[in-house]
Amino acid sequence: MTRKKVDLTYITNDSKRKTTFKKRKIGLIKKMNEISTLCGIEACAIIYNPNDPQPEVWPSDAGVQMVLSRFRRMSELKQNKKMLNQESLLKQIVIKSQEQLKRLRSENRKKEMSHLIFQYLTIGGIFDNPSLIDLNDISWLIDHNLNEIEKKINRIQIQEVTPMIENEGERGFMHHVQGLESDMNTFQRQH
Amino acid sequence: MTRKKVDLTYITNDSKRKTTFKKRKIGLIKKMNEISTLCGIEACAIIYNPNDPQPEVWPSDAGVQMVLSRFRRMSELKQNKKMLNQESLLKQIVIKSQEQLKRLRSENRKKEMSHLIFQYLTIGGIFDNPSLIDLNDISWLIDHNLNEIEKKINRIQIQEVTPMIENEGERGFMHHVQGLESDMNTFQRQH
DNA sequence: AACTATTTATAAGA
DNA sequence: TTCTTATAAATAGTT
Repeated sequence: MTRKKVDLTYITNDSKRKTTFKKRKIGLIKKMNEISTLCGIEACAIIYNPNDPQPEVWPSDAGVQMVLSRFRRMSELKQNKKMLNQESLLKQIVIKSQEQLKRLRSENRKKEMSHLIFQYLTIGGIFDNPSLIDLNDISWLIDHNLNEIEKKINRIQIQEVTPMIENEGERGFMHHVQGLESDMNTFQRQH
Repeated sequence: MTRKKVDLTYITNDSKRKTTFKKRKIGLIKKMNEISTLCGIEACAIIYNPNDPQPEVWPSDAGVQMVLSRFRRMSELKQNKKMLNQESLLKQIVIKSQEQLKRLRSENRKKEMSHLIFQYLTIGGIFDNPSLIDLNDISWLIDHNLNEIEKKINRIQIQEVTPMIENEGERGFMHHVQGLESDMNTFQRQH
């Protein structure tokens, strides 16, 4: 029979503590049930037993998961004002990576074509996988290169008008290639 | 004064339900405190109030987070036998994406070089960003291409030994290029 | 918010 | 362990 008010300190006696735990756990879960029934609210409890890695969970595992996800969502909302939690951070990384991948794939496609054309025109490389390329793409590439050439020519023509140019050799293509060679030399010097 | 045993059904009267909730919530949290003090255990409770998006949480937010992380970890362990949870799935996607990125970057580098050399050798393209390339890489690329050529030559030499070849034209480079042209035609027909 | 009659929970004993 | 029971604790209804 309960003689004295409970002394609210850790019960050192093992068996006493164990029985108290058992009883109070039942009471607690009962109370949980009651409050959520009477008041129509969501609640959950997780009670660890040091002798059991599996915690006591109320209502069901699924029910706890539901409340938890709600709690986490709200918790995240609070946190997100300051920093991204790991999960959304990971999501961001995934999205960025995938965007980057997309960009690289597109770049790769163009370079693949240049590569193939280069092989074809210079050392007679092999069109091993023609399925990779599309004539429209090749057309685009050629147009693009023509555009680049046009731009370069324009630049050269502008240079011709300016007075401070040292090397005033022939005009057009060979002049252009010479310019490139000097670029190449600069590049080698840099390394 | 308590007259009758509580009827364990939802309290429809709003103010009654509200006061009952208030009282019982205090009782519940008190009991929580007691069991964890007396028995030295970890426990947590989350109680939602429909009138407040912020749930009542015990012990502290941080305490709940700790118990939750423990619960989640265990829960995940259980789930992971069947399937990966979202977080580890995301991690996997990140790792895969990054590996793929690495591969694409390396490919891109090679193709970049081919592209630049192609421009240089054929239409006098522009070495706009020499910083992107490295002479060692160019050396590697040339070696690689020479290797490809060698392989092709070997293949052609083997073909010459077999009797069923239709086009027995000149040997060496031009023959090789002709073969490529017919490849190209095949490719165009496919589109 | 405070009170209190009564129910409910539970510590200790059987 | 489970059951019992005296008493502490919680709380429904009231003020």
